[in-house]
This record gives sequence, C-alpha cells and structure tokens, in this order.
Amino acid sequence: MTQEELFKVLVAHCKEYGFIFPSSEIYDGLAAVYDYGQMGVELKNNIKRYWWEAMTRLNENVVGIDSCVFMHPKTWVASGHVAAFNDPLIDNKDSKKRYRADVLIEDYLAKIEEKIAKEVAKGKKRFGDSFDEAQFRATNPNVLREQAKYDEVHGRYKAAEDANDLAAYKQIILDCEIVDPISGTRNWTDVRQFNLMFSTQGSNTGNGDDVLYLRPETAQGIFVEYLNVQKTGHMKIPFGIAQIGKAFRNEIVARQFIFRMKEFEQMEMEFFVRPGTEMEWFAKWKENRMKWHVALGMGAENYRFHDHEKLAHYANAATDIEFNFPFGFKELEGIHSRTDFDLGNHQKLSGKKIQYFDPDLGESYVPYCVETSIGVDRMFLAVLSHSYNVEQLEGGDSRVVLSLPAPLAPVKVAVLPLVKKDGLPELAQEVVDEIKYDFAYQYDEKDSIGKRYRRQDAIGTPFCVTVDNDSLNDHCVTVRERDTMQQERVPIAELRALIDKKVNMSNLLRKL
RNA sequence: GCGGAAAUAGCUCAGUUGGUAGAGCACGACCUUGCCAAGGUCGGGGUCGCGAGUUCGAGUCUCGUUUUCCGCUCCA
Repeated sequence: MTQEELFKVLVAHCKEYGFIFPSSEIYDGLAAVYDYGQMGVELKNNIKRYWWEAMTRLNENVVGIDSCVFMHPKTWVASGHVAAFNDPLIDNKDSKKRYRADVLIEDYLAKIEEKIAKEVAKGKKRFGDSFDEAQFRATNPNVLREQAKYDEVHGRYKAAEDANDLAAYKQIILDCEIVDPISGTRNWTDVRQFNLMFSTQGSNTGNGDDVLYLRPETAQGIFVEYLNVQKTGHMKIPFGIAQIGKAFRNEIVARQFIFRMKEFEQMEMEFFVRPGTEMEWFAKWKENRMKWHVALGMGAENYRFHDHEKLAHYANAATDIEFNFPFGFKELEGIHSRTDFDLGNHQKLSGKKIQYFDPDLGESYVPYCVETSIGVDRMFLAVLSHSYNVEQLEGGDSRVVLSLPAPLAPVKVAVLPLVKKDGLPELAQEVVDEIKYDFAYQYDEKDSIGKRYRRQDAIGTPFCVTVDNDSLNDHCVTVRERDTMQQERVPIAELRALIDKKVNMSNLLRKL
C-alpha cells in the first residue's frame, strides 16, 4: 500500500468505526472542519490526559489554566497577529502565484518614482551646477506626466486602503495594466481579504467598533494570565503554565484531513525563565518533549527535530518535532524560545507592569519564555496512522488492527460471551460489573466470536475477555491479547490487575 | 484561490444509443453454529450531492453550484 492509499484507507476507517466524521455531513459537510465520534473522543481525551499529567504532575513548577477563546482585542495587537495577517491578496491565473494587491500597486508606484528620478538625474547631468531640481520637476514634461500618473494612482490607492475597498484595488491593478512578474499576463482573480483570525461582532450594536476574534493560538491566554498565576500561585521563576484548548485559523487552504483544520486544539506550555538562561531551557524542553513522544513506543526513528533557519519575529530559537506521517515527515510540535516578546508587548500595551522580582539577582525583569506547542489533532493523526496495520494471517486471512498504545486506547477491554445462551450473558455481566469502575469497556454478544475479535481489533481494544461454558464452573475467562492474538486462561478475580498492568497511564508516565 | 477528477443505499461499486433504480457487504428480527470476519429465512433502507435547462421522458446530455480528492498556492 502506498502512503497515499494508506491515508485514504485511514480516513475511511476513521469514519467507519466512529473516530472522525466530516462536520455537518447531512448538509454536505463543511470544508476543513471535522467532528470526533464516539471512539475518537476517547482516544483524544486520553492523548490530552497523557500530556496534561506529564506537564503538570511530573513538573512541580508547571501549573495549568483554562482561558477563554474570546480575549480583549488589544491582545492580538500586542501579539502581532493584527498587523501581520491582514492582507488583500490577488492571484494570477496563469502563473498561479499569489500576491499582496497593495504590494503590487506599491511596486508599480515605486517604478514611476524611479522613472522620475532618472529624468531628474538626466537633467542634473545636462545642466550641471545651475540645475534647479524644483524648477525642473515643475517644468519638465516627462516628469510632469509621470508625476501626474503617480499622484492619481497614489490617491486612489490610499483611498482604497482607507476604505479597505477590495474592488478598488483590483481596478487600479487593471487600469495600470500591472502584469504578473512571472507570467507577464494580466489574468487576475478578484482581490480578497485574507485574515488569519476569524472575527465576530462583540456587541449587539454591530457597529464594528468592538470586533472580537476567535483566538488563533492559546498561548496569549497564558501570557495575559501570567501575573495572576504568578502571584496567586506564589510561583518562582523558572515556572510554567500549561493549557489545552481550541484555536481557530482561517487557513487559505485547509486540507489533509485533520492535519490542518479551521478549528483545532492545542496543548501549549509557556515556561518563564530568567533572561540569558533561555537557551539552556530551550534545550531541556526539546529533550523533555522528545522523551514524551518516544515513550509511547511508536519508534524513535519516526521522530526528528527540524530547526528553523528563518525565525518568526518573536523568537530567538525554534525547532519542530516532526513525525513520519503517511504523507511524510510533518510538523507535530513546535518548541520556540519566544524571548520577552509577548510579556513585553502586553506590558507596553496594557500599561501594567509585568515583571518578576528575582530575589537571587536582587532585580526585576520581564521574564523570557520557552514555549512547547503541540496540536492535539495532529497527535491524534500521528497515533492513528502509526497504529493502523493490515496483518496477513495464516490461511490467507487478513485483519485490520489498530495497535494503539494501550493507555491511549478508547476501549480497554471487551467482554464477550462465547454464545448468547446457557447463562453466559449473565456471567459476562458479572465480569462487566467487576471491571466497569476501572476501565472503558464494551459488551458484545452479536455475531461469531471471531467477528467480534476483529471488530475490537479495528478500534484498538487491547484485551478481549471471553466467557465460555467452563467459566460457569471454574470462574475463569479467556483473555485474548490484541497484538499477539495469544489467549490466556485467567480467574475473573485477577482480571483487573492483569488489564491494569498494561493500560494504566501511570506506566507510561513512569518512563518519562 | 487556480487547474484537473469525482459525487448513485451505511460502505464498495454497477447502471447499455436518454425509456419503471441494482449487486455484494453492512443493518433489523428469528433460527442455527460456537475461540479468530463468510449458515438459513424474512425484512427495512435511495426524490441518483443540490438547482436550473434541453427533451414526450434525464442517474445518463448542457450550464451553474456545493463538497471531496490530486497538483499548485499558502502556512507563526
């Protein structure tokens, strides 16, 4: 199976077994939005719990918060999101390249200025010392013509910019006969506004003055609560704040299933440190996070670091942890040294002093920050795509098995009466009562036993417990293990301990 | 956003030059078998993605539209 085919099969599998559905499917779906089904939500919750407990329990100086999707509009000015992602864009249909419409027009204006400058230079050369630039500009016909053109276009451009008039941008590009530098054609699409952030009206007046955004990252919720947490928690630097929550990005093209969605979930941790020590902590968190991934047992060779060469405006070091997805190595988690960019800007814009008095140094400073940021949905896809296997069995049969790390499996154990009679369902119910307080389970009495095993394999259930006629007498059951298909006879009283050994998340955490 | 392809039952698909919507699997009931997906009987389920047009008549032809996939493009 090629990687591409595997991906398709994976998407179908997710739908068939209740992991992931396209959103609003009965209304034709909604592009790049997916819902988690009855199996998916369990797996997703387990992933989140693994992260949360690793962060907040294994690091005594990391605490969690849960901040809101809505934040004060100034938050996004401070973070740089408002300025950096609000562009009018236009596509050339021939070169299939995308440009910022305002930049195309500015380039055009710059060319006119160049022409004028050339004329002026020529005049200077001609008239030498007696050259009067102001007079030359006021009288030279070439300069006058270009200047008039410049003023006209510049005026229209500024008006379009002020009114955010996208049609006017396009008209200028058409009127000025601006061509694509690559294709050389004027085959343009309409100008569209690109906003990274989804916006919504904040009040009932709807006058547009108080636009609220859906947060494009959860990190800012941590930064604006930094002071509250630090003070009320008596936190001493270095310390971290962790958060799991939804974020929203209006991606131009959101594709590749749940890898890039408009609505997605992040697990972010901001670790605040003394300035100058950030590279040390950056290295520590790189190591710490990689350990977390590798502990799941999905193969260290499937992860790699990818250091950023071009750094974002806030960072002085950045790396990705990439995972070997069916479509190649792609970013799963980002680790950034964000300096004091965020807290510093919030301090500036809010006027609130966001500083930490360091008793060891005897001075105050705006803390530096190292961020770890992982997408829950990408992690889900990583776990799922790695776990999906089609195994050839003896006799030419094959089975689809999700070899999920057992602590993450949505269902830990299935209880199956061998037949639906002779009191076996009743005894199976007793087994259910024995385990239901500890483990997510399924009870299934339909179809042949082999078929039921395959169904459990397909959703990654680590254990199947089968109740047969002998069980009525000896109070033992057959425990069948997912990956090896090996069976073992076990007293019902010992079931809990046996299952717990393998599926308990604490065993995973102990590896960290 | 651009270009290409696709859309028929829950799933995978068939459907002839335009002429009364099909199969397998799945699903429900009952019977049967009983440790690795395949037994029997009966049954439910589709305004053929949506909207127009051509036609006596459209799943089939034309146009538009939506969604998905592939390739560009974009990606803090």
